[in-house]
Amino acid sequence: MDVKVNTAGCDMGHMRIGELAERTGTARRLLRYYEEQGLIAACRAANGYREYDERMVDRVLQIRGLLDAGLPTRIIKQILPCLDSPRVIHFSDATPEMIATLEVERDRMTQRILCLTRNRDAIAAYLEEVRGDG
Amino acid sequence: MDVKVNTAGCDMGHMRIGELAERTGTARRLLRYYEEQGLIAACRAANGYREYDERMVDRVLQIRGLLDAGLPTRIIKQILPCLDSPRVIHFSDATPEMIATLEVERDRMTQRILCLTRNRDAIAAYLEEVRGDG
DNA sequence: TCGAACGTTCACATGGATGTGAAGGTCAAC
DNA sequence: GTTGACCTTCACATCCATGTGAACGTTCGA
Repeated sequence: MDVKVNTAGCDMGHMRIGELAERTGTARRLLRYYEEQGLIAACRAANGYREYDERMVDRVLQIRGLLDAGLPTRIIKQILPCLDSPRVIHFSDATPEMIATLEVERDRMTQRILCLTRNRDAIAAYLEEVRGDG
Repeated sequence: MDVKVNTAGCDMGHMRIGELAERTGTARRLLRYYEEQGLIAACRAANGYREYDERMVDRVLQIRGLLDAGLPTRIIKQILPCLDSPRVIHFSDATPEMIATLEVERDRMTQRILCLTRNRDAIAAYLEEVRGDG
């Protein structure tokens, strides 16, 4: 039985950090930083180079989205496992503290969405007015 | 004709920084910081104390919301004038660069809203699953 | 009139996400 | 076998929102 995939994303693709950086629009430096923070993992080739598989692209994009949404890495680290697909695997992670964290974060995100929406709509309305009779 | 309100929020209320801090849940230090960054203004009493009127409470809350939504102060500073009510006063500010900035920012906010919504929904879905058969 | 609670400015510290550069190893191509 | 593009680690720099504290003036009530 041959190994195909593991959480580090080894053994399948042979994407190195440069390609991942390019495909995600993320500086190499940051990919290493995310790894250091435990958000992503990479296994190493014989020469020490990091190797990633395809799935990492989406994962990095998701991380960037969450960072951009204002979540700190330590929170992202906590919630990422729950967002993985297939999701079924990860039920074991669902400790009560974890669930509490998720609920808090979900509500914070909802608040943020409301605030952002409100303000964006205000900006949009302003722009329409200006375009109208500016 | 007596002066009632100006952009600095003078002459009406006699709220000082401590009360504003308490009512907005914002550290005094930060209120001074926002002033330093040009997000809010205050006029001074004879003794040098900052004075604010009621409107500042909402304004500060709005600023905090935007900060929390991930906008940096320098952007907030640009978009705040457009969000003031009554809005009509501010048409003079509508330079082309300003409009461009606003359009960019509006679109960025829309992106953020989408990303946030997607991730929040994923979290919510996970929570539902866990609550269901965890 | 004294002290507590508030205000002021100045200035340095911190933490998180990044930028940047040095010093060096690996590898493919010419 | 040397060049150039890639990788490695290490480490210091930057930006921004905050924390914190010193040193000092003001207000107010006991």
